[in-house]
Amino acid sequence: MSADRPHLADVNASLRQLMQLSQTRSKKIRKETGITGPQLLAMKTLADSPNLSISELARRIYLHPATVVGIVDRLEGHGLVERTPSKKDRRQVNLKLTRAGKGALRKTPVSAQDPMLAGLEALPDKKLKRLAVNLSKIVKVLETHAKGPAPKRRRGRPRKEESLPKKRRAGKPA
Amino acid sequence: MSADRPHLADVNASLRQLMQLSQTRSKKIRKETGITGPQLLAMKTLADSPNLSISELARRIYLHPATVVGIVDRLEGHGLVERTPSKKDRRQVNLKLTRAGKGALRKTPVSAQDPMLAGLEALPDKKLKRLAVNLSKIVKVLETHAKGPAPKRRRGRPRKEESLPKKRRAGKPA
DNA sequence: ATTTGCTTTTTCGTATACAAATAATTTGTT
DNA sequence: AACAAATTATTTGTATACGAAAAAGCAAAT
Repeated sequence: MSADRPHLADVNASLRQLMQLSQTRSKKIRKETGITGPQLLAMKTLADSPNLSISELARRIYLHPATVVGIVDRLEGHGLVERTPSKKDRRQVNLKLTRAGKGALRKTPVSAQDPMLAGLEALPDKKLKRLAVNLSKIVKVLETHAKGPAPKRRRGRPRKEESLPKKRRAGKPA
Repeated sequence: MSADRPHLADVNASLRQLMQLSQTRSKKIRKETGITGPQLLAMKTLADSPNLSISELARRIYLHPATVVGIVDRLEGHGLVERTPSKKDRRQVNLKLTRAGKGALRKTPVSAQDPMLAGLEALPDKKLKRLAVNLSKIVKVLETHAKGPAPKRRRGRPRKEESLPKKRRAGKPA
């Protein structure tokens, strides 16, 4: 195959496996707790910082807002998270854990609190720290070369277009 | 929250960023070449080893056969890959790159040959090697704990598993 | 030969994940 | 105030990704 550099393939395989493991782990958690990895992460973040908006939550868990909408939809469907319209900005919604959500989070085994963390808890602190440092280095390298995600260029020029009277805005009846 | 260990959160954030970067990278490749990361990986594998079956291809790229079916469907839809029924076993199909597929693969810039590799090519060999070693260590740790970290012995009858209540929301009716 | 059991591909359902488009609102400019 | 630009949440469309089960074929046992 590629007459690439010697270790490029190794790195790539490792990264692939890493992601594969995360996927598998997520499925397992779902079977055990009924909640998926990303959902759990969202709940944990909301437990730490209530009343986040969709965008802010998305930023904190490194996901696209559109993805977070789906995750929150499902969590809300299960009665674990609640949307409330924001008073300050009527475009925004405030996300909060419901009582059931907090309870579910409390009941979740620590080993399942995050997709990849189960295997790491057994590590001694020294190794863990080294791992954290190494990983963040890797990420930094890849990030710089991937043209940082910061310059979020908005180009949504409002357009005049008739469409279906479909609207679901912040104020939810439910 | 994961305030129990100091570096656990860092590691987790890095891993998440890693996966998010891969996703972003894949999308960018798609915009440039019209082919996504997984599709590219499948094509590369078929270029190396023609006439693979779905299962075998799935094994080689660490994916579920059901996932590979979709990937091959799309590649075939673009005329890049061809399914031919196997003579030996009429259940199987043989996968091959078409002429167009080979051409497309040849035209793909090396820097896009894999989702995460673009940023790594600029690294000197020493760093790259260290990175490879570190990564494979990480993977190994996570892998072991993902395989059988729970020596929980269960006595008695296996429980019938129960899925949780699902709620419908506006979806697309195909 | 029929049954039983396994493998292989496919289909279905669910859940990420992102880009682009849209709707509603807020902010800034004139 | 009126108009333009930027923001926010959502919808739509496409592509992974997996598990479960259907559909078809193969192989060994009875």
